[in-house]
Amino acid sequence: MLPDRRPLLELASAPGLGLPHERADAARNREALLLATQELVASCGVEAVTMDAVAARAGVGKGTVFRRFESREGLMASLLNFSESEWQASVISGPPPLGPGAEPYPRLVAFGRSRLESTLRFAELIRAAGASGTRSYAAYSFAALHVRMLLVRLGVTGDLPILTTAVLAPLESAILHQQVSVEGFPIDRVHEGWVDLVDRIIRR
Amino acid sequence: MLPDRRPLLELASAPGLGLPHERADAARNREALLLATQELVASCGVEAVTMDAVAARAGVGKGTVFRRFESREGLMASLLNFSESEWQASVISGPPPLGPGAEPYPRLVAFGRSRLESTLRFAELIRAAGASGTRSYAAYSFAALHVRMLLVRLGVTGDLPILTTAVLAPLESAILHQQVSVEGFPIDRVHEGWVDLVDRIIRR
DNA sequence: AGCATAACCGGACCATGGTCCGCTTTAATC
DNA sequence: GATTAAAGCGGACCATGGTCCGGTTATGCT
Repeated sequence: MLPDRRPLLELASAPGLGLPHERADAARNREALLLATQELVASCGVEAVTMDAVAARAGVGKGTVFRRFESREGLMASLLNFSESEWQASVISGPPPLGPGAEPYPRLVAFGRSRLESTLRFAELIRAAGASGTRSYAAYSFAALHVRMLLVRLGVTGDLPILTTAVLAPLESAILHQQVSVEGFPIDRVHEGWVDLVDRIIRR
Repeated sequence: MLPDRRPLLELASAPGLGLPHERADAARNREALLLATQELVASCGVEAVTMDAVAARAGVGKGTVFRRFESREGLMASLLNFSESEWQASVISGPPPLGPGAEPYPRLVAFGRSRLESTLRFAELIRAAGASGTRSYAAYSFAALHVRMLLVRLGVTGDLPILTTAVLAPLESAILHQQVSVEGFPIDRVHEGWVDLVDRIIRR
């Protein structure tokens, strides 16, 4: 992860908006904190990362960490957001069948598989990012928008927002954890079951 | 809640099992702690209840609370388990259409409505009971078993455990919270959407 | 009843998430 | 470049979840 270290997070320092232009030292600190968190997570696991350790490693005071990220959950959510942006990019502009260019149905199937794996890969981080283990609103609505668009293209009728939720819900971290880690279902089986669900919903 | 105060939790003091017969004072303390927690939750809200306060109100030391319930999450999970047992009873042996006696389809519809309301009512507690905001394994498998049985009676074919998950997932606390509290969907709409989902799954 | 043992109790103690406020740095303006 | 007001900074401080161990009490056996 983190291929280069420059443009870690440019949001919140939007160019022309009314926001009073974030100070340079603040931006540097944010970047250092995210980087430090990532390194600590990679080397010790999410659970073992303390806020003091993050602050120390980034070379800043503890107060700075909390001003930038609100809370431990907020920090983890920011890291998760960054880590997932790569995946989001491959959905938006990657090669088919996940990216644009494929027919809606295979694209939806590929989305399910990819999201399933992505959720499992970031399980620890998602959980630590809190808010009931759910992804942040931004991350959730990205997936929701995509699925909803595909459902429309597939000619599905009905209450689209609700149906979109029904498609996405079984791919949530908590549910997946239950099926894969607790019940021991193989990933392929979970994915096949999800495709079956989609088939029944779109009734092709 | 808590109609009478005697048989608060007799599990774990099973009669004949190999378990070495829980001591009387321990049982009394468990009961007092659960009661104290319930009162504090009722008067101050889940978030504001501290372990010290629970211990003080129950008239025991803090160590006792943690020995009995492992953690704050464990304590809340126990309270949730007790609170939900009334609901579980009405599913098992209450009047139709939720209880036995009704046809499978109306019973499933009633189950959805009831579970939806129950989940919303206990939302705070469910969240505080942790494990990613999911109910305890026992509570989850009760619902899963029930839904699965109804699906079988409805003649649904396919991977039943997975389909059961698909039916239950949109009724999880985190998803419901997103739809009702964040997006502002009315409960009736959520329930209707869920029934639509069930219709598509069982393809009656 | 008396005794031995194991379980239980409780409060002092620790770790960590989160807050606060006086000092420092930045950057816009003149 | 000097001035200044606002934003940023950091570490001391607090609250609370969680641990531990010496003393106490229930229980089973003789």
